[in-house]
Amino acid sequence: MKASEKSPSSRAIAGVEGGPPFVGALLRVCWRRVRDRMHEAIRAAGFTDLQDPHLPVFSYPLPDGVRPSELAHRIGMSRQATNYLITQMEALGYLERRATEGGGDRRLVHLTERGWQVGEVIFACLRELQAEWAEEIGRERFGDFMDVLRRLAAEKQ
Amino acid sequence: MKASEKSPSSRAIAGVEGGPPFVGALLRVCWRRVRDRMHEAIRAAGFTDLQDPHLPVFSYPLPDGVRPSELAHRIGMSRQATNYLITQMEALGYLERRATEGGGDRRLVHLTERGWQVGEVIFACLRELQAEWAEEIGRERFGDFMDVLRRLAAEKQ
DNA sequence: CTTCATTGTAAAGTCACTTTACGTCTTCTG
DNA sequence: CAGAAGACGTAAAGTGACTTTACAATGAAG
Repeated sequence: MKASEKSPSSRAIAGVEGGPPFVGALLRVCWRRVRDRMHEAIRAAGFTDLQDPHLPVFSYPLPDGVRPSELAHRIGMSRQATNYLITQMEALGYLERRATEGGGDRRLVHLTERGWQVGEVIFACLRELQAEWAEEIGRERFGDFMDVLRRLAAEKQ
Repeated sequence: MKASEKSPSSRAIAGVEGGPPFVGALLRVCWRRVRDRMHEAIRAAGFTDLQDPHLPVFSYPLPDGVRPSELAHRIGMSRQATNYLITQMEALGYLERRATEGGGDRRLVHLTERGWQVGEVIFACLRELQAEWAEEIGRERFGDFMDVLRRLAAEKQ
């Protein structure tokens, strides 16, 4: 290595309150941990055909009797992309589109029995994870952590 | 709404400690907020050609003088996908591959001046956001929040 | 009824990423 | 030192989630 070689990060980044790792990275890592856990639970329960993009569909509240556009809005995707998802998950047997009696061709999305089962696996998994974390961090402290999280998530704009 | 209409979720999900929204959803929302903020800052600073997939490259510590495979490992992608990213960002002028004298064809990834500028914009943005949050939540409480986050992120396995 | 926005969905295009492949370099072993 | 084995860099083709474009059908407003 020649003398002209600089240290890997030759430019310092101005000190950040609390320093790295930053909130962003920490949030991302934690969220990943949760997601991996959910994946694992789903796979362990035998629903091996569910892929990553399908998961948001099982966000609370579960999509039973909602219009495709409503579902699209909930999971923050375009109607088209959502329709793509729905078609796929209908083929896999997790969802179905059923017409409402008076509704012309307006069809609502419903969970099948299989879909409900996945929902239950996911929520059981989350319940367990939260209990574990509460245990590890301390019930009260974890409760406060959740409160802060809720507040930061709710913040308007 | 007709009388035949059921409530959207006809099947109840067993109560979860603290109830919904769950940790996963909260973490995701908060993380998104951070990411959107970073995007905004980057765009405002005029780096409008940077897209979503490019951002992880600017994680701390900034990739200056690292091997492609090292970078791949850091951002959790395959060597090939990372190489795809590097090629793109090199074309955009944020990175460059430079040979080390003795290293044969082993070339290291370096930030260009433009790349360093983005890094600074991002870290300034994060510093500002953390300060805002600390202000809003309360310095001490936010500090504890960060501690919990760090612990949950660090948890082995 | 006519007009206009909204909705559902289909079809084609895009692009991030994977899989496959291969040549080069490093390191281990005899 | 030679040869084998593994890691590394990168290119090329394939995959699939999503976007864009398009359009027919519905419902609402005038």
